Amino acid sequence: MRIGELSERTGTSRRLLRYYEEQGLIVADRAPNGYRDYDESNVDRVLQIRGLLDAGLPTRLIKQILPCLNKPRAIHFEDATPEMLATLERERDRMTQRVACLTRNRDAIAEYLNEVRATRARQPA
DNA sequence: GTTCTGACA
DNA sequence: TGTCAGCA
Repeated sequence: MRIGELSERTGTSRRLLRYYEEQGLIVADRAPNGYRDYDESNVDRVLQIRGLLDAGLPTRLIKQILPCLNKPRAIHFEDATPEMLATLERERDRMTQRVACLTRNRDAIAEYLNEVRATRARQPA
């Protein structure tokens, strides 16, 4: 598929897809006319990338761990350098903090919503 | 009409 | 990231 279709199917702008490729996050074949040619696997891959990006991971790191997160893990044990493991541990902790923060905010909003509804139930407009 | 690269904000 | 230019 061409970039337009991948863009629609992943909800990612064409600009960003080209950027991801530039950063080595995804690979694309080239059609005779120079157009990028993507295969199905890229749909999932892009979605995976977006998820990690949303989680706050830098593209730099995503490039390193993407292959470890997908295919059979055991095969990538050699890639697990002490530095990378340390980096991943830091990222894991950051994610934990974000989860806690999101949970607090979600609960605060939920509580507000409940109070508003309860009040309206007692005092109908 | 769609995509490409490079560049600027 | 969006957008614009100038091509193919």
